[in-house]
Amino acid sequence: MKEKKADIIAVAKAARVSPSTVSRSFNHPELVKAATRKRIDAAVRRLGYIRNRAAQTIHGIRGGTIGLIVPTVDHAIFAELIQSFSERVEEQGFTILLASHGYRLEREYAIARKMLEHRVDGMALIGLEHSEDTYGLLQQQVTPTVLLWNYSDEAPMPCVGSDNYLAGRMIGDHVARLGHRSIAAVFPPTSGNDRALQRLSGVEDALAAEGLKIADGWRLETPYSVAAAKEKVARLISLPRCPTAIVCGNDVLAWGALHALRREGVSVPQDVTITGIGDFHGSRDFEPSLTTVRIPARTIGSKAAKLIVALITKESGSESGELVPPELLIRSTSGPTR
Amino acid sequence: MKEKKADIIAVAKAARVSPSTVSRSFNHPELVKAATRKRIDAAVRRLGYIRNRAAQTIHGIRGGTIGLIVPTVDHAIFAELIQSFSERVEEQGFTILLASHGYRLEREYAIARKMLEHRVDGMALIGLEHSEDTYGLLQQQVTPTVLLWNYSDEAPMPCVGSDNYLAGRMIGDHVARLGHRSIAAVFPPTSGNDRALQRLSGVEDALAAEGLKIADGWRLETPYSVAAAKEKVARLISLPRCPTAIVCGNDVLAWGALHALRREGVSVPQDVTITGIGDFHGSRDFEPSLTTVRIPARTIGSKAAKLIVALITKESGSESGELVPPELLIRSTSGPTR
DNA sequence: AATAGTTTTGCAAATGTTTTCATTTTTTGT
DNA sequence: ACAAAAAATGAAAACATTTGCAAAACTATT
Repeated sequence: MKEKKADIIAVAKAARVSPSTVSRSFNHPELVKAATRKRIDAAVRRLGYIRNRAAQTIHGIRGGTIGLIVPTVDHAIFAELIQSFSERVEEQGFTILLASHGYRLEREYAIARKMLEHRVDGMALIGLEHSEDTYGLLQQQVTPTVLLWNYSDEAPMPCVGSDNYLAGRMIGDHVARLGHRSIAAVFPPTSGNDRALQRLSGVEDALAAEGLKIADGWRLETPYSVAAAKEKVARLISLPRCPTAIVCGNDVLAWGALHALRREGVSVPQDVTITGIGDFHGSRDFEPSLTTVRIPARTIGSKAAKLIVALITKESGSESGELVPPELLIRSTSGPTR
Repeated sequence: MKEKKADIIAVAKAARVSPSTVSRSFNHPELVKAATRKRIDAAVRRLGYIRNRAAQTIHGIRGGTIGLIVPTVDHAIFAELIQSFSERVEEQGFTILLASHGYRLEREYAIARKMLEHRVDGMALIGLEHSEDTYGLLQQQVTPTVLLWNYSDEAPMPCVGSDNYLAGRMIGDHVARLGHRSIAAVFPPTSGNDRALQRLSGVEDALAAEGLKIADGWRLETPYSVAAAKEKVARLISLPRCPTAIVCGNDVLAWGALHALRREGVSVPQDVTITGIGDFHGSRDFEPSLTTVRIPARTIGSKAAKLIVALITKESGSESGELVPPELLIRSTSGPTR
């Protein structure tokens, strides 16, 4: 029972060969005779031996892990991204080392460092906004890195993502063209969150182009939660003067807004137009279905996975990242002003 | 530029001490003179040295990683669980090695093996249903393991979770007591998913206790998606004979059902009662707010985190897991039959 | 049956750290 | 200023593997 985990030497003894041969039988099976290999496999099974990756990694062999740092797992949208990224990366034999920093960029640095200590083969971060230290660290170490979710030509590292500014712009345009003049916005705090900031700027610029702006007091700030958005929007529309369109920073916020309006008996889109950004699972099937801008999370995840693996295995080509364009989806929550 | 990553020896040279001292300065700082430590730190910074955990792990030192295997990340409910688990575990200095098996139990075995190769300090799996091989593997290795999400006294390993059978039972009771006799159910496939199976059994048993059962053809099977549930439910209620209550296997499915009814102009709960299980983010704020059974994901995540860390660090006590009870939440989507 | 060629195996060094034990340096008490 | 005790450091062995090189064991060719 207590016979301290089997190592390669134990296996070698059991199979009556040298440790070198056992090692080879794992890493270069074609170099060892079939009969010997069979003997070794039997010994492995008998002893319940499991290779020690740590001991390999020491020899500069890839450990097969990729570090992924996200702000939080608990958002529809990151969940989707993480899932597709990890699926693709697993297909190629890698495993993900995951950590979340809760929108605190200093935590991100600490986590990145720790992952580097584990000698991950590659790293993936969300967004383009990171501390100087983090960038410095990643650049100094040789570890291949990709930036997910946001794309920019000027990014200091390969990135694959969408254009959040453009997404904001699209939705802003759409709302302005519909003839709305009294427009409110519900967005999360923008510090340490370049995605949100860019979306908001996009919206503002689009409105400005039509001579419009979001009135003071109509710029609501809430965390990413249905409850918070519902609450704020409910309060907003119970006021005497009230907007004809509410632009939300993402779909979750829009769902909250929709529920608020429903409760207050305001009809959408007849009385008020609501828009989201993201096109999360469920937005299409919401009743009424949500007008939003699609940021293709799954596509981003799998392209990023492909890229990081290519970077790690030093395949040439496609090393520069990729822009996955956002797409305006006009559905049933937006309409012209009466 | 190309000067091959600094190792502990390089640091030692730069700081004019022996490697032993450098190592000590990291692991037992109190044993080295403050001045020396300062010199070492400077050298570390200058060389951009990052410790190699793999080389430590070889000495039987904990690597600080915990393997977490989930069916998928991309579900409201697992996302919540993963987030709280990883938060708690990170607080204690551990990092998560995450992988998903997509409800394929053989994949799970392969992943578990790989994580063991990485010499994770502990493992966490979802649910109690795993292949013989997986159980065998985990039992044979010494690696501490916890089972998340489901609780059972007879589980072969410590588990922290809720009682999914009871959850089903609660919701079944509730619906039956309301006087419903024509009851439909929307559940995901139950193979390889003990949570779903138990919920369904709970519902069926509760109904049976009142002499009720789910009619043939009213047992809808769909994947976990709003779209799929909406589709199926829409078709169901357009039939001439139609149920007065629809019990859903989880909240996402219930949302789909709710949207379907809304589209078809059926009022909830006057015409049809809808129930979920899970109490995901957003269910309380849905309009109308969803009657469901709360499975406290965050609580489970953080209790499990505490447990696995205790197991790893061999703290005694609380080694047996914990049952986190489900809670019936009667909100606005359920009501008596007319 | 002997030689050359090929395939298979083992030896020993290397990998980047930690740790035990011994040695050197510093501090303390007189 | 000196011995004894305490603190700080270093040398070398250990950890679980991989790998370059050489030796051994087979095959094929004559």
